[in-house]
Amino acid sequence: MREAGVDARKRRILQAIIEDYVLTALPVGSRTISRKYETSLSSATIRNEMSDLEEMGYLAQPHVSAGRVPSHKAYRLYVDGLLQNGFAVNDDAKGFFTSQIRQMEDVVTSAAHAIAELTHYTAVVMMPKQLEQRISCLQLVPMPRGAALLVIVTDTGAIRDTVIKVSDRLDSDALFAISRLLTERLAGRTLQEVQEMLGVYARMDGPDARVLEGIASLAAQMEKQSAQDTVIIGGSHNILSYPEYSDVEKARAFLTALEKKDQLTRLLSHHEAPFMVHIGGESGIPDMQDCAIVTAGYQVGKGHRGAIGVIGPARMPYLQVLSTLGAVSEALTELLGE
Amino acid sequence: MREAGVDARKRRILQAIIEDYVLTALPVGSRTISRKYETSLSSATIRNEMSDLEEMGYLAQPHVSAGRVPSHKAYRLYVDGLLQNGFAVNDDAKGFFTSQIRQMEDVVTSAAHAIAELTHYTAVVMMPKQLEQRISCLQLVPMPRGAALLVIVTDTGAIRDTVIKVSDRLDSDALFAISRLLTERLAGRTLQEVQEMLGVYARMDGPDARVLEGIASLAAQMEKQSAQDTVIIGGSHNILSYPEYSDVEKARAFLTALEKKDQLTRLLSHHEAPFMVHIGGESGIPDMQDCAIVTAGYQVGKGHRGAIGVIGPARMPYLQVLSTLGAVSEALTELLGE
DNA sequence: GTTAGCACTCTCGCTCGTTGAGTGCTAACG
DNA sequence: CGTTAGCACTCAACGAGCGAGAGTGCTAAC
Repeated sequence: MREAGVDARKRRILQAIIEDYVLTALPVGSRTISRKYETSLSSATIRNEMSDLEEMGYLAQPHVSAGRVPSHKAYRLYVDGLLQNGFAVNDDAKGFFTSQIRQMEDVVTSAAHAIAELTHYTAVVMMPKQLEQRISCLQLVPMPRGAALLVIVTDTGAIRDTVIKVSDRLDSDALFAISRLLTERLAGRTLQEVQEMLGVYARMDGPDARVLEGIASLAAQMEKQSAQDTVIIGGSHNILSYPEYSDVEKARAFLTALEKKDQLTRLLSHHEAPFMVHIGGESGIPDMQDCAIVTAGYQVGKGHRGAIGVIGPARMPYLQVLSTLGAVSEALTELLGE
Repeated sequence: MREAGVDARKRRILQAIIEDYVLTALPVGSRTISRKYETSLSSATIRNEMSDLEEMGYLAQPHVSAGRVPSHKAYRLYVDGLLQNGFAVNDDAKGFFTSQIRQMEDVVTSAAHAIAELTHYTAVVMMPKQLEQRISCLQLVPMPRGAALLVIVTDTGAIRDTVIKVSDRLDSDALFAISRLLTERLAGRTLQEVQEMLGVYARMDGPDARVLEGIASLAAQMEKQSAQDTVIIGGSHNILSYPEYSDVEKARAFLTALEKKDQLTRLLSHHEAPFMVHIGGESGIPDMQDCAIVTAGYQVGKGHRGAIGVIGPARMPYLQVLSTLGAVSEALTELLGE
């Protein structure tokens, strides 16, 4: 056994192979490298190097007389290099949000669509959970026919509303008075506290029982929805463009796995570094064994963190994807920062 | 040339062929019919009848020694029969909504998902346009950090909100006073009128300019969104389950055509009869030449009409689909009726 | 260490029988 | 006259066999 190091030349060759394969999706041969990338070396030399790289586990041959295909280990090396050396974010991508932003949900969905559009991959965006939201304001807005719209706003700026029935004797002034009273009593409490308090009030069974009930159910809903991370998916059928998924069965398995968002949630919610790349089995999602999942974190307010990402075949232009994600993540951090 | 009528026996045979083909997606031969459906007739007799039916354009042969496949004309005949004879709605489907309904949008999306789930096809639901909505109430809800949530409610029960910045000197009482004033001035006006009126106010450039601006933009947005029919799509990748779309290219074309919702909108917005079935080219959508689109209308309030539907290969269990759509349409009419 | 040359391997695409399903036609039957 | 049995015929699907081409590993020379 000879030396086990990956010297600079091997690295260059490996990179060339990866980049060619990302472009063509075809096994790449020694001649291709010798002519297109390392013109100073002959194909025979490349062959020797490739043979070494194969032995080290960076390359694989679909069959003996085909070219080489980069292994997941190769992508890993390549990506680690990118992450270390850094890369420029793609500023074009930053202006891609057309806004029309209503609230967090809207930002997040439009981010998912933007990423999918920009990268032509499947995009995932995690909306971070917001523990311990405190009520900031409660308001009843009159609606036609004895109904009212109950709006709850929390200190983090989350808004949720629901339509409830109220006595039709209550005009807008009365509703405002109630709103005021409720806000006074409930402002500053966490969603959980509110639910507990209302459990007590509810027994009184006054004329406002329906209102209180509405608040309780809305608070419960908000808490449930905010206690768990939510993942939004965009461009799910972009995957069909790639030869890796020309097999319909595989495509279907992929799309079905996407539906079950819990696995993705698990992956995205433990997001630490600014960028992460899960190649192949590293993601732990069985139906995405051949996929790479590239993710970037973003900051929302103080302390809360979310993540955005892209899912596609392991053969992926990592540099480009990373720089796009970087840009969107920055835009998102800015947008949600305040 | 012999007689051109489709007698009862031909009809029965045709129906058998359709039903078998819907099940198997395989060309059906004379022997199959003779053994599984018309046991009193020999395969030779069936062959003669099939030959007639082919001449009349109801059947086609993929190649000379394959069985027969029903033509679009055959489906048309079959469906017309179903529509004339009537069918029972599938009551199981009616209870499928788990509610959690916030407002119209929610009803409509959950309907789309329910239909997709129930039929295993791609579901489309049209939210009808609502011309001439009149403002019923305007309300500013205080939010942290000098922001406010502006909520507009119309007489049809549509709700829209947006976050705007306001002077942070305005407390909840002040906001209520403004809300009251605005409601007084604007209630009963159409969205269009409101926009016109605000054009005048805006020139005054008072401290509330931002509020008025917010109202105007929200009204514009509501009007834009309600003036055109909106189509929601659910279960778009169900199509991948069908052998007709085992070709990825076809699947991709289909999904891309789905994205361009305008063609579907055109189809759904001219919905007259309670049920309609567009087979093959009848839909006028090029990328859905081999599809059938089954739609059902529903009633929302007085006069407004929407439509729900299912898109899949022309080979479709029409009876089942129609009865499911019937049920959902009824449920929807009930839910949105009041 | 690099390179030219060469034998070798294996996929891909092609052709060519073979098989089997299903038809159309004809002649016989009730 | 409608129905049926029988039979020849057609054609897709499948698999085997073959040649071409791409790409390799190895060896020997530079």
